[in-house]
Amino acid sequence: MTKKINKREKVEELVEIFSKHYPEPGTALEHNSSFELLIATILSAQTTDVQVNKVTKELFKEYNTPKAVLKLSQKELEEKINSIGLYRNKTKYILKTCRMLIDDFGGEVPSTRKELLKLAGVGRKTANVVLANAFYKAAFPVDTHVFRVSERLGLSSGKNVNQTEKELTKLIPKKYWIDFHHWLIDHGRAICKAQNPDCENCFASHICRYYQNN
DNA sequence: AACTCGGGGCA
DNA sequence: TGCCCAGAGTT
Repeated sequence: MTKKINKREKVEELVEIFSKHYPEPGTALEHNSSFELLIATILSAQTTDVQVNKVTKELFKEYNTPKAVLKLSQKELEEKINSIGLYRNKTKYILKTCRMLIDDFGGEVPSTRKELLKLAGVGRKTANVVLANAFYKAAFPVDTHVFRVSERLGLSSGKNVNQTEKELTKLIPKKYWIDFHHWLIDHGRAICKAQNPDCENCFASHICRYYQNN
């Protein structure tokens, strides 16, 4: 069975469905400050939030400011985070970013997209995570899962990532941003996979554009 | 536009 | 055991 509803109604229904099936997103990056969120998000590239939390739980006990992190050599920092992938690049980015925070931003995490993008290891997605979660600004983070799942569901046009960011930022009510982001990612991993999506076991297929067209 | 980093997840 | 990836930088 399929229903004809507009996008906003679809969002409301998805909130109902997702909150029931993914009651505890549980995959959020644990942090106690905008700085910790920034570092955790840089670490999260091509990795799960669960893996990142394992590493940052210990790291942030002592090293939760740019100044503190800069006490570590790259090798020392590598030893603390080398249980996740891409750690050589990530340690390099983090140390450079900490240096920039002190030299160029008064030791604080900047709150504009333009400034955040200057930091090492901070791209479109990381910048939006910080803007939305630390500064409550209009910026819906879009990664590969969010891009694919929202396009399939019919929430976004799927033209490109920049367009999808704009569309979801406008479409999804702000109070749902954090949860919705994680729901789309979890759903993209478990059900709405890039290859061979498991539509038979999908609880949103009745309002899914992709399912209706296939 | 293609290549690289990398341990973990999953078939 | 091999394939892919919850991004970003470099060439």
